[in-house]
Amino acid sequence: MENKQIADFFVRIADLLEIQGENPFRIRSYRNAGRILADMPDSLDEMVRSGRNLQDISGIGSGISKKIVEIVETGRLKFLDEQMAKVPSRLPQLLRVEGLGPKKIKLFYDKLGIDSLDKLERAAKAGELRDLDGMGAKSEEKILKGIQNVRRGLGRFKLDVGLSYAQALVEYLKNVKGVKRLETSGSARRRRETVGDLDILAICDKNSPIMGKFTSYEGVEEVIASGETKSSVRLTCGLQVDVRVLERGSFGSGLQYFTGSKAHNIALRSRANERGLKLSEYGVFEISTGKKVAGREEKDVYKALGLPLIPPELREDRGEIEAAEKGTLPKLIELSDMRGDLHTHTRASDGKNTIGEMAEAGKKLGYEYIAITDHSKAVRIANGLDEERLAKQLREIDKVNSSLSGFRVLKGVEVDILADGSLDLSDEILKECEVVIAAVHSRFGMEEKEMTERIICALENPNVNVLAHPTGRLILAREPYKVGLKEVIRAAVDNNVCLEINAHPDRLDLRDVDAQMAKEMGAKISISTDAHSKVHLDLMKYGIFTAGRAWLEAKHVVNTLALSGLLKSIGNGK
DNA sequence: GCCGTTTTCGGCCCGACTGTTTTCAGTCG
Repeated sequence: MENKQIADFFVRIADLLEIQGENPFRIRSYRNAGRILADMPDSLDEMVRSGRNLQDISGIGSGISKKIVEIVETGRLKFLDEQMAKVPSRLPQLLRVEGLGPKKIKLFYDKLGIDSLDKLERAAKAGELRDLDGMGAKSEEKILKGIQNVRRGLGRFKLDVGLSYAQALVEYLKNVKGVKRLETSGSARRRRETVGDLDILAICDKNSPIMGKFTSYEGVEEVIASGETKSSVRLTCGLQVDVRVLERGSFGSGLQYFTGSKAHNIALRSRANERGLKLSEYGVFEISTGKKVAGREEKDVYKALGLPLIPPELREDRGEIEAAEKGTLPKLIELSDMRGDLHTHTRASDGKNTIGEMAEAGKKLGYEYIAITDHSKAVRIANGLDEERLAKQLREIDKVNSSLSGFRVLKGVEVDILADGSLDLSDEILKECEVVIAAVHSRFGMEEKEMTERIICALENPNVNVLAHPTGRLILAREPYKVGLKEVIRAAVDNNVCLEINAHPDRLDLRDVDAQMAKEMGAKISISTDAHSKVHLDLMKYGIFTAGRAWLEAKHVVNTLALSGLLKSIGNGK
């Protein structure tokens, strides 16, 4: 069973216990476990079967580890069944309605028998909710809006989408009178692959009209809250945006606080408490005296807790606090470390530009090289190249190179891994290439064992240098295919094949935690854009974001190397 | 339910905003 599915058992338990008004800390443990397990790169299924001690995972104790074993061995969990029997089956869905929590849901059910979204909507429309304790006409209205949003399926947005809205808003707010500083925080600042909302922080003069300007921004569909220090709106696209005004003296602690993650902050606050300190968005305070000891700059906040500044990308409570304490934080890779792009397309297959145009664009970015890697013939819809057309393409690359100085176009191809694990082009022509990228573009529905063998078979071909988008997922659109990633990584290491972090914001594949695992297993990583036009070469930054979240340094990534080092490292002629 | 170089028991992050309230509970991040 997939980790994600196992994690879901615990999220559901948390929801069910919450509605029953259980101990909130117990609920947090389950919710926490759900988060940790969903993010884990190692297969729990495998860990259980090989008898590994699950309690080694921080946040997993004896209770939950027993439950994981039960889930893996039987596919079910008695405890979850018991909880489900106590709560009407559709009640947890109501938690998705904004502004509706467990207490209200329980109240509605106890008093009015409401156990579904439809019944809730009917009751709200009929004005039956307003007579209940703590309810009124306004709460009914809010609930109706919340129901609408659930039905519209609003959820998370891809990082590039979130960042573009954030940038537009910052540009707009920058020009408001009295605004001194603006900063985007939250998951966008941590560069998560998706963002649920935007948190924009501001410093401004006392009587700046920032909040009024913000809530009247043209893209605002609905004002959810508007106060002096916090306002919250929903844009027409469905994205929620919060703006918070902070005092100059607590901007650092505010930035720290609103950047999160929640789990990182909780861990940090516990650490503060251990040291007789209290951490909030207003600063770090001595508990005994109430004296403020930090808050102006983010690095001061960490310093007050005995830590160096932790990069936002790492703030997920995945060991970064311990690493900071020991002084072993990585020096994260930066965009300026990149010397080239190893995965690009031209008009020969489904790209928009010529070899020369791609080269020129790459050179402009300060690169030393790019590899042209068009599709192979199996990808008919992309006009993939057969041996003959590829041979012609390689000669054209030679021609382009002869007209360039200080820059090199590498001869490459993105060759399809066929269903049986063989490659779509002959070894003879692959030998002519300097960068052979292998990729799966078909038969995504295979069983895991079959898919794993298929990919490993391709990695064993001595001509293959890179495995492109190793899991095939499209963020928010397509689940990854089933594959034994650990075995694939091991085969990549054994055969000196690089694993790609595909930088396209639709893919980001390998994802952060998997890339981190690959690094730890000793795999080489490449970061490339899969550009289908010259403007796509700019997407490299998203790959760098993901690499940062994977704790990667420049030395782990092959295309930070100069040309000769690169060719040697990827084992050309291995 | 998890966790522990002060603890195997007794803690567990902290504050803003809303809508309903004359002092606060619920929800959110």
